[in-house]
Amino acid sequence: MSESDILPRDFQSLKNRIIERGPGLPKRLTQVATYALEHPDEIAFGTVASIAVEADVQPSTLVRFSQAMGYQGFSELQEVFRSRLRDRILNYEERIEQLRLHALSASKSHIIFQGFTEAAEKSINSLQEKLEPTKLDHAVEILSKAETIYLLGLRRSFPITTYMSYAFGKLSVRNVLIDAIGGLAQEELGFATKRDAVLAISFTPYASETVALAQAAAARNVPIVAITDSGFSPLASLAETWFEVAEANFEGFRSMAATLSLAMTLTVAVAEMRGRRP
Amino acid sequence: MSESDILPRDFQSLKNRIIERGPGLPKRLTQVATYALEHPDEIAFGTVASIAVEADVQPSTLVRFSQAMGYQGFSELQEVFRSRLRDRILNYEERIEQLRLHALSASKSHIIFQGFTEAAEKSINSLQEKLEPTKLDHAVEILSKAETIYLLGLRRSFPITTYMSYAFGKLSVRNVLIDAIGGLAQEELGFATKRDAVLAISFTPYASETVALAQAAAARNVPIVAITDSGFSPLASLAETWFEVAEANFEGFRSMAATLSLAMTLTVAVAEMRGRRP
DNA sequence: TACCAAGTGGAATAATTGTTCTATTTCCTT
DNA sequence: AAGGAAATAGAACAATTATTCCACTTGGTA
Repeated sequence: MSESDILPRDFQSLKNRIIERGPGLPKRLTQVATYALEHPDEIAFGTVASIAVEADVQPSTLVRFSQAMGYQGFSELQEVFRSRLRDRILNYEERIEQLRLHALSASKSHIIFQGFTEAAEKSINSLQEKLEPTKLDHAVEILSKAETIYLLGLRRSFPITTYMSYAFGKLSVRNVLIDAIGGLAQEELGFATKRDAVLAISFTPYASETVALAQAAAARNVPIVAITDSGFSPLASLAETWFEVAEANFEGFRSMAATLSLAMTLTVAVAEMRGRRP
Repeated sequence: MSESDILPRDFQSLKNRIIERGPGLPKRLTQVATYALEHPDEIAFGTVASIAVEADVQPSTLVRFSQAMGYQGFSELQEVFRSRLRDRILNYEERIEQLRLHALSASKSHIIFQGFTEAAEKSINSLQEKLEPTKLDHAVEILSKAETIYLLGLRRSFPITTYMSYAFGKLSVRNVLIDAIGGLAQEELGFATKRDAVLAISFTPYASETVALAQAAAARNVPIVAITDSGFSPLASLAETWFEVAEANFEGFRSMAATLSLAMTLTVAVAEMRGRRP
């Protein structure tokens, strides 16, 4: 009782109340509850009449619903839906513009910094939307079953494999970092068998050595998990499963934030699956 | 003319039109223009009467203003202000909640992924707020003047210096990556003089070798720029200028997104300052 | 089956809405 | 300083608003 007699003034608590009381409500009011949660913008901007049509109820039902939630009428409830929009943070374009305004007084190097952080955020967001959980699970499964994980990524991708090798080491997951030191890349990968696995990372222009090494491994039936930037990548066809990571760039320098997040995920997920976390 | 006869349907172009036509407008209409740009939320939610009071004009002035912008009446203009709010992305709390909802049905590995991307975004945002442009300029200046840039970062920081070495190479900036291969770290840094510079990166627990090498370089008056995580870091006192980067972590694994963004910034900014971009 | 309370639909209502219109004021040109 | 066009204020307007009310339907109990 302590909470239910306080009128929700912010959207979050109103939402909770709707979810809480909704199921016990009469048919038409439940209908409104569902509609309200699914189309909060309509409630915020619409009129009783327009919303009634959209939700397929009578205008009076909206008022009764509002009263069931504790408000005096629809307008009072609508105000809460509007406050939700008022509190919202800036959208992407507006944020960029605000950065630009700052940039007017800022230095050249600060503009570069903004460019890189912007690219990083974009890349991460895009991967968040695109990454398929099932693919992730599949990749983790392949890598978890491997006796030794071979980390293959040269040039631009080398920092990523370097990090993974460091983290795998910390987590006691046996791995070999192909660093191509002394030109011995082929020898480093030479011991890989089908009981192992290769994690191959490469982006356009695909380093020829990475592709050649991955092909050699694939020819010997070593399972390959790849991180690359498109289905046209030579790695995609070689891999058992592969991730498409589209990194945004600033002045031609691609971010690595998304790839790195994915790499960290694979590392920790594999370690967890093996149940060998220190 | 080609643009001015198209009715702005999104907020951005309407804003541009207001800015463009505003100054040439009559007194009361300019007053409305100013108010509209400063209180877009009021225009979106208010009524002609309420806005008129707030902006201290007559209701009819609002209609005349809308017509001056090319619309038939106030309602049409208001719709554009409303679309701005409709398009807004979720605020932080809502995003987290949506992630949580996904997480319910998602796999363990997907939860890890969400944790890492969240940590990356947090880290980047925090650095965006804290980074001082003057410090950035100072660091870029030091590194730009160096004949050779020595990149010092081992263990967890090694991926960062590896990336910088790769990028500097692409940009024709002379650099030496201290990779401590064959235990020759000291020898790699041995040639550094005060005409060069060291970029040292280390986080708790500060790798003892990194600290020792930085100290040795400082003793020989080699200028040091450091990236570390607090003023208590042994690198902070050695450095000519240093950056505090607080990386968020997920299950104890710190993100590297912010450090990487800063590293990319330094790399490109130094190359730009030298005017040697390819 | 009959009953009654709860729920619903839809018309009626008073208030408020955006817009239009006109008398008045303002500001520039001659 | 006088004239006239542009701009403004404010009242008047029809349309739309949220709300209320009441007759009707529904669904479960006696």
